Amino acid sequence: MFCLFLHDPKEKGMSKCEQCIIKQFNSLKALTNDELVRISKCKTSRTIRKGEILFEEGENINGVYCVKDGICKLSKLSENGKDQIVKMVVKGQLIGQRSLVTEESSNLQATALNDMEVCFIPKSEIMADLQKNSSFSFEVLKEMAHDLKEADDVIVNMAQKSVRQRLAETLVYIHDSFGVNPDGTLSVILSREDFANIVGTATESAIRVLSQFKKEGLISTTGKYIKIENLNGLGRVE
Amino acid sequence: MFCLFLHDPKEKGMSKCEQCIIKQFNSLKALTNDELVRISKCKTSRTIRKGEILFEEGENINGVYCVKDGICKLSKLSENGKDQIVKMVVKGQLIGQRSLVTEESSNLQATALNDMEVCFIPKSEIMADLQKNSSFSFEVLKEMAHDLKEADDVIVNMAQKSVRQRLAETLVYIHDSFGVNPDGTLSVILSREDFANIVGTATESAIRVLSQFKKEGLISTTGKYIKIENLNGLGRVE
DNA sequence: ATTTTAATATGATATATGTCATGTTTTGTT
DNA sequence: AACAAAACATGACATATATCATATTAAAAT
Repeated sequence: MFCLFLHDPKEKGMSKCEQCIIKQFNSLKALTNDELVRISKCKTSRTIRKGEILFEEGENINGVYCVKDGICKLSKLSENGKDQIVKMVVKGQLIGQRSLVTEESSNLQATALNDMEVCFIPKSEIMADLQKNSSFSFEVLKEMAHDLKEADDVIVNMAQKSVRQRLAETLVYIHDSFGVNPDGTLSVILSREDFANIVGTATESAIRVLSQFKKEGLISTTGKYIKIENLNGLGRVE
Repeated sequence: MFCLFLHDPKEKGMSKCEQCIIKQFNSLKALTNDELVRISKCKTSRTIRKGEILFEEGENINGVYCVKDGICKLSKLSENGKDQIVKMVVKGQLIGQRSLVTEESSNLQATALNDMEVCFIPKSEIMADLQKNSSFSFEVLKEMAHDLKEADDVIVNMAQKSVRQRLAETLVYIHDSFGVNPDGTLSVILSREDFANIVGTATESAIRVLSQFKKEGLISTTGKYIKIENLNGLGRVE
């Protein structure tokens, strides 16, 4: 497929995919060098500020995003007006594979939780690889299978556990999956509203439960910075 | 890969994959005739009685099941001892693709909701096709992408909607996806406990809400048979 | 620096849902 | 047919969580 995008080598972040370290963390690693060179010529880089929307629910994203830096949330608007956060995506991960495969518009909205650097690979360019390069499509398949398992787990938690348990598990999940800053605080910074939208509860409830955790010595907080003081304790929350 | 399974042509249900109509409804339709002939020689047929377990959570299923007849539920045991139903699988669908891809044991349990006829295709036989035949793997990818979208929707519903709404939507979903008997009753017969385990509520609550729906004229019931009397009304339940 | 706005916090109360108890009906078994 | 065992149904009550109100604090804007 012929590349329609002009690329200015001076454009910020216009580095080469084949030399990019980020791809090691996602299914793009399964592409051949030739494929990467071709994609590199076509991709565009983009900076998204904290709070900005990468794409909206129902939008045709027409490609995949590779997150070079930063974190974003994938959420879906419920009929009651609340945004349910379904997944968080960090540096190294891809966004938009599902829509690529199904040829549908996105079922989720992506919003930056802090400043992000992303590369956009147009569908026209990567679709052929997905259909020809079977080790690439197998990698995508593996990631999707992993996401599906995680989604199943979330369903069970939503259905069977209390807000307190879900929030405790969310904190542990963020700790284990996204790590901590040098001072021990969680590296992913979320508002109380975000926590509520992950757990599926009212913002006031999320605030209350976090205050309880603080009183119980399970966590400590300094503004939005949260430090887990008792990881095992959080895991045992009933 | 050499087939280790003996096959007795007299064995019940030992029909040929390449002639089987069922495959049209799932990703096996993307296999070539040669591939189907090879798989057919290796597959085994099995009858599962209502209530029997096809495989358990944590079990290595080592292959995929193709549902020739009947319906089963895929569920996951929560720590509180309740079984959360994550998905229902009917005639024509495959079970076990996810575990095939990830090489993990199953994260779900499969239990027959009525008598079933299934074919089992061993992993050793189909794995190579998944890696070589890209149109097959693309079909599996599409199914997985679809499941993932549905799972996202379930998460949002679980998090943001009332038991009443979730149960109403479940009834509509079963109606639309699995159809009705000649007399208009839902073709999928579930116990009140199953409904509770789909919706993620107590069995008593599911019973109560169904009774309410009945009083409100949204449904009518004769034992386990449920007939939707007002489909639009169910959709408008608050 | 000051003002405005948004985020966090907490109390009071309403409501949905869970739990326990108990009775009835249906289904399966001898 | 008689019995046992599930499944279904419904009441009474407990509890978790939502909602509304109102401070307080932190962040952004001028």
